[in-house]
Order: sequence, then structure tokens, then C-alpha cells
Amino acid sequence: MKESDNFFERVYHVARLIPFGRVTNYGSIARYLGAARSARMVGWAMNNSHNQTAEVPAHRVVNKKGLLTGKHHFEGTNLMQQLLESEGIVIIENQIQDLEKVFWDPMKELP
DNA sequence: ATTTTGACGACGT
DNA sequence: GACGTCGCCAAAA
Repeated sequence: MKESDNFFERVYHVARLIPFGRVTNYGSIARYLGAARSARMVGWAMNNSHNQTAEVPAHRVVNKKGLLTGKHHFEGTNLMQQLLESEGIVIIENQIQDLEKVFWDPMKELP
């Protein structure tokens, strides 16, 4: 654990708060943490999330377009999609359908 | 130490 | 509206 993990830790924390069957995007998380334009750092944090002891539902985090940009970082090629589909989310060609319905904004949902 | 790159997003052209 | 550029910060080369 490093001090610099503080930022990442918050990212993981928020990511774990994502409800079942919902998704969010990197930018929203970054904004919620006060790093409005550091969406990339959130992505980086996810990459490092494998190093974390606690499991992070990174599959519930996609880019703003609802595109599963990070699916290549999971095992296989469609594990991420599979996980999301098992939660009732419809995905076609790596893109989440009805994104507005399943989208979960920490700023709006969290106090 | 410097450069490149990256699970992004907003803005400019 | 498609495409290009910049910003943001951290890690790997």
C-alpha cells in the first residue's frame, strides 16, 4: 500500500459500489473523485486492480459510449461481456444496449 | 532522466 | 457528424 494508492483505492471503492445489473463510466468515477479530467487514471487503476486483494467489478465499468473497451484485459475475449449479460445487461458488438437504463452515476446515486 | 503509451473524455476543426 | 488534438497523471521502456 502506497500513499499514491489513495486515489486508486477510491476508484476501487466506488467501483465496488456499483449495483448489480448496472454500469458506469470512467469519467463519472473520476469526476466523483474530484479528478474530473483524469478518466485515464481510472482506467489505469482498473488495470492495477488485479493487483488488489479485494475484487473489483471492473467489468461494470465501461467508457462513456457504453463500449467494452477494456474487455481485452479480461480472460478470454468475451468474459466481460458474459459477466454483464449474466447481470441482465444486453450487449451487442461490445456495446451496451439501453445504456441510459443501466447506467449508474455515483454523483447522482451516492450522497 | 526523457519519451511513449494508455480500460478516457472534452473540445476544436 | 466524423476526425484530430489536447489534457490528465502514472507506469513501463
